[in-house]
Amino acid sequence: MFLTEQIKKATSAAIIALYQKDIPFHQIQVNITKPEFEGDYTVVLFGFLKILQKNPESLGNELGSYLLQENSDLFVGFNVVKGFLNLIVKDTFWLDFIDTHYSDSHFGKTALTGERVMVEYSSPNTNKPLHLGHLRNNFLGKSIANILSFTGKDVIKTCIVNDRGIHICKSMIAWQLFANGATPASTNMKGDHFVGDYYVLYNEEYKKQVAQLITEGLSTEEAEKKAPILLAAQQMLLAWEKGDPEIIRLWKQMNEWVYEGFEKTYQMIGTDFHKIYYESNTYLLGKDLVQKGLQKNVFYQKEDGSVWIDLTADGLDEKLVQRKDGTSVYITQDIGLAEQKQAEFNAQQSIYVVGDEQNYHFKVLKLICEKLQLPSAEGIYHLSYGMVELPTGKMKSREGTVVDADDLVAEMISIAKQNTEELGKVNDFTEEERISLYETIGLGALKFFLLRVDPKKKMIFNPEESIDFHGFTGPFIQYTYARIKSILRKLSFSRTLSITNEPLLPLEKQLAFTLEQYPSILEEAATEHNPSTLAIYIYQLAKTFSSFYSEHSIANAETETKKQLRLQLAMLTANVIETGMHGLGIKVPERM
RNA sequence: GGUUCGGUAGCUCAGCUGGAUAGAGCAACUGCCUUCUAAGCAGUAGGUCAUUGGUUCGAAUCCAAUCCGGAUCACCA
Repeated sequence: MFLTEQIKKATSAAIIALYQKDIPFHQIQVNITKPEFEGDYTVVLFGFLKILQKNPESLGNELGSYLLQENSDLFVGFNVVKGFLNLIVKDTFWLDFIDTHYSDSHFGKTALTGERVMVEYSSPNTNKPLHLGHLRNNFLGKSIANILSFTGKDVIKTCIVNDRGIHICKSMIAWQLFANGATPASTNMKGDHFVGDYYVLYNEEYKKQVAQLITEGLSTEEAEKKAPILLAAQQMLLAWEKGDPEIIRLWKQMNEWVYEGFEKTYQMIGTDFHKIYYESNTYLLGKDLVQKGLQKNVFYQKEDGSVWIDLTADGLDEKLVQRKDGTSVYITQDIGLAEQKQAEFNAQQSIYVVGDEQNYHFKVLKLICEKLQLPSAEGIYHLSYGMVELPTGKMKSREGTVVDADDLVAEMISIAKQNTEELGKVNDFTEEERISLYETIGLGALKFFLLRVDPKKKMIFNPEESIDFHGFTGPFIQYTYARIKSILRKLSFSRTLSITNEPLLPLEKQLAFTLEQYPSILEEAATEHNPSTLAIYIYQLAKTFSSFYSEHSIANAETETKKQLRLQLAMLTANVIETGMHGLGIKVPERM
């Protein structure tokens, strides 16, 4: 049990014993004591004053005395300031805590609960390469999957590849028109970039044709509908749906190119899945559910044959679920896929890592699943994240104003290389070790940069200012880890002395205090689906260790016992940094 | 227009289930490498928590209104 929970429990018991009143657990507020006061944790008393008919001063003193008496193993003292009861935790509590966990590589993690969770993330389109926004998605998805597995969930990572539709046909038609048979191999390009270039070409040509049509007298609206290249792309989509062998062949070929490119990127950034779904296989799903919905009167049919659901009573709109030609739309496909995934994996929770532009979509998705009484409905959770924007505004693939994922990753690694070389601390590394280190640091900086921000908030990335390697960053934490590992390499450790009677210095205590919070932070990050909670915590821990490190020597500690205590603190800190960073999908180096 | 998310230091962000004098990092300025890695540590400076009103012992946090910005309300996905 976490310390704050213990304190709440003890407080609740004390109030029952002293005043015969049962205060609900969640109403007991326990905060970290502000540094300007003496104490570790603070019970806020204001809330109880009326119920208990006490003034803050006497309540605080009575409660404090009782807690001290009944929990003599936990508290060593207290003081009351206004309505705040500041409790001082015994050094032996912290020492016991360190002694129990210092070599426990599973510290903070929960044993398997038997609960299964699906995380769907990444989910790219196959007509263009990945950009910075996709990186945020990939890092968030991977991280939340890791964090959930730390808290005992059986996590299944999935991905739905958006491999069909008009946008793919746009790249295809442009390739037919302009490529002269060029391939990624013939142009020495990464496949996803190769295909993405034709998507851009399509849009350039489309714009030209629209402009031409307008000079010929068409209205903008008409011109945008009648541009020949658009008509050709639409023809192609129809041909694709009919299974035209020539078109299918081209489609497969271009997708192959893209997958080869994605594979490289995924490998580099550490994205992986248990199961990949392809929309070309799933886009017909959900049709039977439309029938089911009609039978249940959840849906209704209009005269033209299209099928709708009326969500106005739920504060939303009417929503189409099947076109008049009988084909299913996005939402219907998603419902069908949700059912298929449910049948396949039977998970209690299904998390969709998708941008906040689709908040409405997922609200509707969950609502429809509920109305259809599908078993998947309850577990649907949309992990919604904000867009990554440039100082100039939104990124747009079509207009080429995107920060390309591969370019950015390469740049980060190159900066890591430059910084590392300037410092010259790893000159004895082999070439292979160096490359691996640069990747660890460069990706660490990038991932931490994207994960330290609350997912639901949009964030701004300025390409003019490179991502920092100092301060509240991944490399700082990695560096702290490397310093600890360096100490542990030099100093042999054997647990020969008992540390449990050693008085703690303020920074030692602060470190133990921070470490003790790790399990509850993991749990919070998991339940809130928020990796930034973990990122902020690891940074605080690393910062606390750095202060401790510069203030107190481990090798030249005042006594042997002190040395051992500090070694144990260092070991536990390294362990928490390592697993915590792993929770963010970030590696830590032994040296840097 | 409806719905929804946001507005905190020059910049990027914490803090938001109400609690003590609102915190970090970057940028600026001062110190600290003969001692476990200075990608570090210690310090200075920087705030009308968008605005107004309300709720109360207490509001950055809750409520209402207003202003500003984003997203969304497709027979696209």
